[in-house]
Amino acid sequence: MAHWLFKSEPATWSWDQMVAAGAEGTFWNGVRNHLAKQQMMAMQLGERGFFYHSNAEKAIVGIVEVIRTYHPDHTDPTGKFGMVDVKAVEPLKTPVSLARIKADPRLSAMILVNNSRLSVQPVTEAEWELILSMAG
DNA sequence: GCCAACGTTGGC
DNA sequence: GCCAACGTTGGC
Repeated sequence: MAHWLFKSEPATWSWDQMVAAGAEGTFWNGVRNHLAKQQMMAMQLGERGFFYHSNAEKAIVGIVEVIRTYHPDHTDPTGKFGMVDVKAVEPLKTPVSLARIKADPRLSAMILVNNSRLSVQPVTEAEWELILSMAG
């Protein structure tokens, strides 16, 4: 099973809103980047990803699960982009900040560190396990 | 099809 | 609020 990272500005869509959406989850719309689109197209039902707050907070705060695979994004007027649906699984006991990720040489290859602008990213198994352990 | 100009994102 | 990085647009 592959792992992922979803980035969101808390002002636009926060972890609290994600939790409030419950088991129904929500669609992850608004992605307008082909690389991010490719990640979403590769996602399988039941795969999990980190939920990252960008800007003010800059930390991984929770875990989400893919509950619907790639389908068209109705908010995209060009029809070129799609989205997946995700639901909140659980918060991290301790959010893992970007500063901690950057400070760990084992995480230096993370896309979050090297291409901070990509909004949907793959996460390797090793990175996934390491961040989970950092979160307690 | 190339590349310069521009807009957007996101860390600091 | 600034600026670097990156993607996209549009002229040629």
